[in-house]
Parts: sequence; structure tokens; C-alpha cells
Amino acid sequence: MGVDPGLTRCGFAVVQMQPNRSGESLHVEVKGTSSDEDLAVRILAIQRAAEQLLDEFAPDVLAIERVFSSANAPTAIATAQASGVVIAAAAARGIPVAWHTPSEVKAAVTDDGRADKDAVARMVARILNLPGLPKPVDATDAYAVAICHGWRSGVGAKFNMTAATATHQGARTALQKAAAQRSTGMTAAQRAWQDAERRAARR
Amino acid sequence: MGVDPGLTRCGFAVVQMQPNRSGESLHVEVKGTSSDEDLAVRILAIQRAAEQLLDEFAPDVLAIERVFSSANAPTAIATAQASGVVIAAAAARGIPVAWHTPSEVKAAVTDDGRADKDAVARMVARILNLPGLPKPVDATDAYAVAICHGWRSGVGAKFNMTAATATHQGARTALQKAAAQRSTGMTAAQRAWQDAERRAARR
DNA sequence: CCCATTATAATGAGGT
DNA sequence: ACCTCATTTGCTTCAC
DNA sequence: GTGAAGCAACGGTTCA
DNA sequence: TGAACCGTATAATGGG
Repeated sequence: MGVDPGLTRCGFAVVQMQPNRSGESLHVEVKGTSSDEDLAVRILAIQRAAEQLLDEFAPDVLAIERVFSSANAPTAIATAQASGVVIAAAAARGIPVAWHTPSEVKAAVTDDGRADKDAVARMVARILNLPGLPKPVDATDAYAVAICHGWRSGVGAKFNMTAATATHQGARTALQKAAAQRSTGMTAAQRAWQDAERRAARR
Repeated sequence: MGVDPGLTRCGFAVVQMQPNRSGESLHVEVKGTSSDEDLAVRILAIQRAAEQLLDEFAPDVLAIERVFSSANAPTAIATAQASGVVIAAAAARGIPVAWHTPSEVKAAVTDDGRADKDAVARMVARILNLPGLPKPVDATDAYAVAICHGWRSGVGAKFNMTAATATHQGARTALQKAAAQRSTGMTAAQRAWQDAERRAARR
């Protein structure tokens, strides 16, 4: 499941990635909250939305865009608050969480770290065999994150994500450690995977 | 209940404010999470802690420090994520949430916007008749936020907080609006209350 | 293959 | 409902 | 009383 | 276990 966190609009996309680099869209949803409501209520609404989807689709992993702040603290904070409840909801269900920066996402789907939104939308549509471009903008991003993670984590490649079992411990720890020990003699895909996991683990 | 949000250490303080400007400490707790754990798990732990306390003490209001970011985005974001789950937990229980800036808090309890930590700790201890200074530093801050809100919201004064009932709508909206309509002819306490609420409502 | 540089967002309000 | 555009912290304190 | 300026924190690691 | 100190973003792109 990919998530594009935001206070006013939070995008969720459930995708089934295939070994052959394509994917199937199982669900898309953009939860909107109006500024008329109390902030706490808005955050709660997002949490509820996330919970519902996680329960309904029980994804193997939750991929979410890392929050970035450049000269707009308030919005970044609000976004972070929203992302907080989402990742907590995942953790409560033993679902591993992976973070990806916007650049990673764009680069993953378009092979160009600085591709405009349209390019991303088009690629997403192609990869998922969508009839048209994803309707709400935030849906596109949610899709993209999901795809990005699928790619980088190696879903459909030689490696698969192992679902987290314990509530107490990060799921990927074991795999990570194993990979880290043999830091040499890996294919490009393996390196990419390791790097991605290592990075994701830092947060 | 006052909250000092943080990822590694999150302080919670339950206080019963008295009409005579003093208060009684009902509970203090600092939830700590180690960086060994997965971030999602850490956030979840904080959420759980908040939930437990909210259920146990059913406070009239949750007062929390507003997150501030200047030259440290990552930290601010983590803090915000933590605060997110806390306020969501409150919202889920229909408990109104109020935000206060660090300056407000310090100024409220020490009459000096830029008082050092010790001064705050001492004042808190005095106000609450504590045997000694609050043990974990974060506890002090949690206490202070609670006291600050009690003061500024007028708990123990002529006005009391009304608990939120609906999940869907901000609790204070009605009160706020009523107060805003008659913006004149109020006592200092009334003005303070109105201002505090108005400010709190913005976020 | 390694190093330096640089680009990066989201909200709220208002109009269509 | 979608899209476009502009904005980008807030409070205490001190000086006047 | 009004207006202008300055300042605010936390996480990770290491040591006692 | 608790206290003090230091740093404060990241990753893709392009060039050496």
C-alpha cells in the first residue's frame, strides 16, 4: 500500500506488484479533510481511513513518502502529524513501514529524479494498465510510492518482503543484518535492495 | 492533561487545577522509546501510552506543546508524528485539544517568557505542592503545559471547559463563536480565555 | 568510481 | 469538485 | 497602547 | 540508569 501523506488530502493506493515489473491497482482513495474541522478531528479522520484500508486489504507493507520541510514549517508539521497516525496504524497491525523520498519515487517510476507530475502520472498509468491518468493528483503519488517500493524492495524479483510478525521489533532487521554482512558480490538489484532497506531502516 | 511531545521521551501529566490558582498532580509519566526500535513501533508505543492514560483519567482537555521547527526539520517531523497520534487519541475520545507554544507555557507559570528550565521546574513544584522538583525533565514540561492551559483557559475561574461530545465537529466551536460575537465588555479573565481559545482553534 | 552540486511542498482561499 | 494562485511562525519582550 | 525586534529544541551517542 | 555534548536532510544528477 502506498501513501501520500497530507492533512487536507491524503492518498492511499493498494497495489499488487507483479514479478514482471507491472502491477495491478486494487484500490485507490483520497481522504480529504476540510480546514473547518478541528485539527485533531482531521488527523483522526485520516487515522480512521488508514485503519479501515489496512484492515480491508492487509497489505504486506506500507510505503509512505518521507516528509520534507523546506521553508514551511507549519505545513510540514501538519503533514508529519498525519503521517504519524498512518504509520502507527500500520505498526499496530504488524505491517512493516518503508519510507521513500519524493526523488526516489520519481526516479523509480520514470528513471528521472526530476520528472514533472505529468510524466509520473503517465508512467503510473502505464505500469498499472490504468484506463486513464489517475484522477485526483494525490492518487498518482500514492500509486507511485507503492510502485517505487515494490521496485526497490525487490517484490517480484529474487527477494520478497517478509511480513513483520512481532509488534515489538522492526520486521526487516534480520534480513537487513544478513544482507549487511555480505556487503560484496551482489547484483545491481541486490545492492539497490540493500541500500533501500538500509536507508528505510534509518527511519 | 498536559503533554510534552517527543519521540525519545514523551511526557504526560494529569493535573487537577483548583480555582485558587493551585493544582494537584494526579499522575506523571514519561514514555521513552529507544532508537533501536523501528520508528513506526516507537510512534505506536507513544500512541498506546496516550490511549491508556486518556482512558484511565478521562481528562477534560488535552493540552499539548506546539511543535516548533527552526533548523532541524527531521527532529521536528518526528516530534510532530508523535504529537499526531496523541491528539488523534484525544479526538477519538471526544476530548478537546489545545495547543500552546513553549513561550506561552513558560510565561504562564513563571511570568517570564524566557525563564530557564530550573525556574519553571521550581514554579511547577510550588504550584502543585510537589515534595521536590519533577524527576524526569520532560515531566516538568508536561506539568507546565497543563498548568498553562488551566490558567489561560480559565479553569477554576468563572469559566470551565466544556467537554467535546461529537466526534465529527470541533468541540469548542459553539463556545468560541458565542464568545466572538460579544467581543467587548469582558473581564481580563474572559479576554484571556477567549484569546487562548481563539488561538488554540487555529491549530 | 567517488565527490560536489543542487533540487525538493503543501495549505488555504477563491474562482471556474 | 477540480484547479489556480499566493503564502510560508508565533509569542514575549523591549522601546517608544 | 502600539509597534518593532529577537528568540525558541530535540534526537543520538557517549560517558559516568 | 541517568546526565552531558554535538549536530542539525537526503538523494538524484552531473562532472572529474
